[in-house]
Amino acid sequence: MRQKPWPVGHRGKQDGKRAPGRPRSEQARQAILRSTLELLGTSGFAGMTIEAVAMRARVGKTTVYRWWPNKAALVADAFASDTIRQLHFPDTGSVRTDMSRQMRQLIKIFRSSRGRIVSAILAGGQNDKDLIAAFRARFLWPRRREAYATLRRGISRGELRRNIDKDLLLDSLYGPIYMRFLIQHAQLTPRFADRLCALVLAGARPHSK
Amino acid sequence: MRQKPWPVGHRGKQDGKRAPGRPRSEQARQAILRSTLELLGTSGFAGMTIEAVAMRARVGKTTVYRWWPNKAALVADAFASDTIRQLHFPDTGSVRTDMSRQMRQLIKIFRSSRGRIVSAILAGGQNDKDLIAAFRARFLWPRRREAYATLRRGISRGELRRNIDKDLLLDSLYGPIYMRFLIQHAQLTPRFADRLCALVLAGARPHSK
DNA sequence: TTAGATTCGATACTCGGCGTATTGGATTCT
DNA sequence: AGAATCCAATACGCCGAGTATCGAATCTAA
Repeated sequence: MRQKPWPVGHRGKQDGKRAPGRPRSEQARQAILRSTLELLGTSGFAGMTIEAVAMRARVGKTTVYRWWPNKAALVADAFASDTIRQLHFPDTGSVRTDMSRQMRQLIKIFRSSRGRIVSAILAGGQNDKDLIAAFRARFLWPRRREAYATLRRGISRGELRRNIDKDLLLDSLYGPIYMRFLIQHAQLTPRFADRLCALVLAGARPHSK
Repeated sequence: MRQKPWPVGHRGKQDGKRAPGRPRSEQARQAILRSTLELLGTSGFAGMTIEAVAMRARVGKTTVYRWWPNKAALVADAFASDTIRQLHFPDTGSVRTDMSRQMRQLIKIFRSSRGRIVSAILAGGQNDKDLIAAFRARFLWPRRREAYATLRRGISRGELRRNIDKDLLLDSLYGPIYMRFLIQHAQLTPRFADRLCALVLAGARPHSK
């Protein structure tokens, strides 16, 4: 997000020219991002320290601060670099099945070590607008765009009302998952995804006068 | 939560006896809790400092640490002492109206300065089990118990299925509010409460074969 | 080969907040 | 009076954020 611009001259490989000077170490960059994710998973946003990241990446603390202005920017970039490749929406011919399966995948991630990273970002984001904005841009919106398509298919098949508010519907499906994830007042299980899906989609059918 | 035990001898007013020594200053205690809430509202959990709390309460830093072992315990106690007196459930004869009105009240609080306190606690709670447990015990469960009664009335009136899972239903109603509150990806308006209520409760009616 | 530009890791530094220790004085008991 | 406990003030050690500086390494251009 707030990462410093790539140094002048390092214009990527499509341009043969390069500026003078020692080039940025790609190895160091990747090691820093990897260490950030690891420490974020074990210590959370508040517990993670830049010094520990540098130590684990076998890199000078200076090198971290040369490229990222502060902890939040580093975390946002690390999270973005880890773009979770799973979490795609299937197309089974049934909205209920499509959504339910994807929600099960999300719950699985929330319950894994990656969940710790997400909770660290959401927590840190309450005190850092850039961080929560990075979460939305890199995680929420890309998946939501896919979800819109899934819902549109459901509408065209007559499984959902034509005039349904897609954002309202998606918040109703995912909000409860985020709530249980963050407040931890009840179990977050695959079965919960199914029952949640059944309840909410029942209210979104056509002719449900 | 993890507050130190009240000093031996300060047994409350039901017992006339008191231990020797200067009694704890009730005025200082209240000033500390009040300052904590104020600073929490303006600076968040991470930005709030104990020194600032002591300064604003015109109290020595030592006095804070004498009674609360750390920042999280202080914040949890301050939040508990502020038990929000509004947020009761009406009884209008319609589940939809009862829930919608209460959800509007919650949204109003989330959008006020108190919302900042709640988000600070939920954020800090991701790194502190005691803090999130305090939130559940002092805020979530008391209101949820009232909500159960509201739902039971709806069941007996035939507005809801007899076998409805109350926790699932309540999470479906409140989860989206918490999600929008924390992720801030969409407006959190009273109108949202109404439409959310309509969608979810439609899926909870009887005979919705 | 040399000069200039830039990155690297290492180290030392300042700053601020957390939490502890100490001290002198105030308050309330026996 | 004397003991016990609280109070505010102050000083302190510790740790991590972020800055400054250094010599060595790596690249381009001439």
